[in-house]
Amino acid sequence: MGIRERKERERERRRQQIMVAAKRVFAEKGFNKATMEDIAKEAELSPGTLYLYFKNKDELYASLSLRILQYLLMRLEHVNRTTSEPSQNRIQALKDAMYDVYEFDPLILINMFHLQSSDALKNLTPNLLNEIQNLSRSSLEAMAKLFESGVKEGVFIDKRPLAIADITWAMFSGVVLWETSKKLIGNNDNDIRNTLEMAFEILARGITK
Amino acid sequence: MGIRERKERERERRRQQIMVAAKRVFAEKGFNKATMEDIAKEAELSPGTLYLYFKNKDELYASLSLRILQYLLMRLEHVNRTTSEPSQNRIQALKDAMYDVYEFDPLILINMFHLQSSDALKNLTPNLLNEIQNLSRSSLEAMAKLFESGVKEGVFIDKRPLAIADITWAMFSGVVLWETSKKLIGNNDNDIRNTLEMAFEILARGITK
Amino acid sequence: MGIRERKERERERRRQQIMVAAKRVFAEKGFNKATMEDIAKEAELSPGTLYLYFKNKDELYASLSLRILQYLLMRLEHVNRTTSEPSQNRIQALKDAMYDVYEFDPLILINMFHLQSSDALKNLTPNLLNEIQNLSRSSLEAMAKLFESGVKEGVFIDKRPLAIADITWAMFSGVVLWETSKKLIGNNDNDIRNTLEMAFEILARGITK
Amino acid sequence: MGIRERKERERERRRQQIMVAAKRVFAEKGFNKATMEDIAKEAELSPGTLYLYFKNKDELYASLSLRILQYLLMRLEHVNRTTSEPSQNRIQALKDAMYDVYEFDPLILINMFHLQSSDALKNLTPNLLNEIQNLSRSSLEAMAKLFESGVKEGVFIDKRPLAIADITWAMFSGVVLWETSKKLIGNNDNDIRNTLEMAFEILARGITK
DNA sequence: CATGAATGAGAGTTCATTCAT
DNA sequence: TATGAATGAACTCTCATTCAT
Repeated sequence: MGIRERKERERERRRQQIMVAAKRVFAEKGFNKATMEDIAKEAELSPGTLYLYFKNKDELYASLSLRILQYLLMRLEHVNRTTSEPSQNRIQALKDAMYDVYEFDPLILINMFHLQSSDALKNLTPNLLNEIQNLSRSSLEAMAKLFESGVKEGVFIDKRPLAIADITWAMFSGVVLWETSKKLIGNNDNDIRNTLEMAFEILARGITK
Repeated sequence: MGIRERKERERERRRQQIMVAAKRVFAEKGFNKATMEDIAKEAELSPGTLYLYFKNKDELYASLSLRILQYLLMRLEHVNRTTSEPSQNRIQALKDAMYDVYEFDPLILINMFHLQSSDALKNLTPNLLNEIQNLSRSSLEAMAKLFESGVKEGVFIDKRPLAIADITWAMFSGVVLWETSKKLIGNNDNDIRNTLEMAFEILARGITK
Repeated sequence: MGIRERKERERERRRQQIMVAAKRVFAEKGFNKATMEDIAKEAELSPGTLYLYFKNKDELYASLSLRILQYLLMRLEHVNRTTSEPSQNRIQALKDAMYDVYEFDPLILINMFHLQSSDALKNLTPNLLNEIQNLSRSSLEAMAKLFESGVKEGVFIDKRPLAIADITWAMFSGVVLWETSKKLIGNNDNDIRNTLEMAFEILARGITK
Repeated sequence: MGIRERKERERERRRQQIMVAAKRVFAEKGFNKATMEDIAKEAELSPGTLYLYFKNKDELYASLSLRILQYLLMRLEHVNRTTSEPSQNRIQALKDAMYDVYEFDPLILINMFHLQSSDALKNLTPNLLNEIQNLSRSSLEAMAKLFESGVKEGVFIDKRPLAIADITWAMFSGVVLWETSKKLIGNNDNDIRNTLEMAFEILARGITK
């Protein structure tokens, strides 16, 4: 009934509230130095409450990734549905999608890249880990689909679309991390937008026959 | 006198001994879960001794990066000295160099990518931070140099060589991290060697007119 | 509401409970050898809990002084209010007050004398340091007030009352420390009560014309 | 033979060198925060060497007191030998002696007052503890002797000279500690010289019939 | 569902002391 | 005698997590 749904909705809203707070705190202090109490304060809740919505700190951390992965997948599927040939257009659309994902929440995106191959990954609920894996795979597949027709038609080089997707994703994450790193260190003369633009230009040329 | 040099050498050896142990422990447990006592045990030393050679845990962690950055720079300069035109050859040599760096010590390399844009970066001795920055910059410049003549001669697309270097470096780190991540998660059907090969192929095509 | 007041009261009670435990442990082992864990055990709490009520060990230590300084000030003000001329009576009353302070808690009193001119003083919250300074000053001033009329009337020697107060306080702390020291060393034939009595007798004679 | 004496002299010189360094470091950092390595550096020796001359940190600390106690005793005996009646003169001479002791080395003197009734006292070699006790007792007795004739002749009040000595010593230490404390806290408007002068004036009046 | 005081294991780090050279 | 690298026990303090209210 409606009452249950309302409860559900409220519960989800609370979760979001906590995740928003967590994101801010993680971004400001980094994962290790951020304490659950910090997050609780930021969310204007008590530490204990956090544990009603997230099993532990690692899960809270990982949950942040989930949201952006969902957004990524949605965005890629949208590109798949709406963008048609020629394949060059699709690469343009892909680039825009990736940049949208970056802009959707840079902090969370970087969090997610950090999560990959980190300690936290091992301590997750199998459930949560599965969700992340599935979303990742689906996203990669959606990306691969974008390259597929181009490969078939001989417009793109003759490689497995999924492999091209891997490289695209790697390049994207590499650019985001490296530019962020440069910003942190101080060489902030260059911005992500431009570098990403150029990276995709090279990618497009590189996979086009 | 010889006595002083010997001491110096022994001190350096100890440092290496600790770093080797640290690398193993960090790799096994991750930075946070690895304790100084773990590392001390692995190095067959007492916890206190570690602090005679490294100011604190962060510095020890960061020092690991230093070694591989030095190797990277050395390798790139070697390529610059020995590899001549045509420019395509240089990209091949660059690829080999990068893969060498990866193989030199995959764990440390990944550590280093993690260090970039992480908490630890802020707690370093200015001294150490400087060294890291300088090595990074020098490496990027060395890489840029490899592209320079190709750009001048019109073999490569008309972009700033340093920007191309940035993208190359981003792609490299992206591929290493993403493939490692896939391995961790379980989709270990693909290996880094191949992905890197393909990434460089695309890069080469992408920057060649 | 009452609920908040009750919380406040309970919090205060906890603080007291910790301070009582700390006093015992400090007295038994001395400041340095006493560990926070010792104190926690004595208070039947966990070490972490101590830090919910006191910022650190130094603050806990200093807080002990606060209580006795408050008692001292209260006692001196009471003397000021209730004891009238002749001035000799006031010295008697002062002596009784000081001895009361000593008996109120000898261990804490000695702690306090040790705190003065010790390392700990520099690490305190400005807040706490201020409170200590203010209480000290107020106490000295209250003491000075006791001598004031006597000086004005020419019964006492013509010195600044605050200077007389300083000497009185110095004499008091000197006697307490020195007698304690003798007790520790083993010459415990003499007791503080008698020495203090005699010291005040000499003081009274000394400042009376 | 002379050779042995020379060795002895050299050994003593080394001890002094260490004690001078220790005094400085203790004064600057306080007993707890001063490390043996600090002291070793100040003395331009290695930490290990310190242990060839002092059993441990506590003994080194306590040894500082020994020197000033020796000076005190010497100074008091000199007063006894050279200063004759009337008894008022003797008090003047005593005051000068005490102030000399203070000026001989304020830092060490304060160290010594702190040592009294502190943790360190319990961890000393019986030997060293004995020396300290003996010197203290002798000094008190020498002081008592100064009052003795005055008491006998009826110039001074009818109290045990040793008790008067106790009070004098207590007053002296109290003034030094309290004025130092005020200096540390910041109310350094008053200096020790004046306060001591006044304290002795009151004492003299107080014990004179 | 929410609280937040309490927990307590465990971390990083220090430093008095030792001992092979 | 002097060294100083190494020790390792012990410290203070933190913080993810729990649970009585």
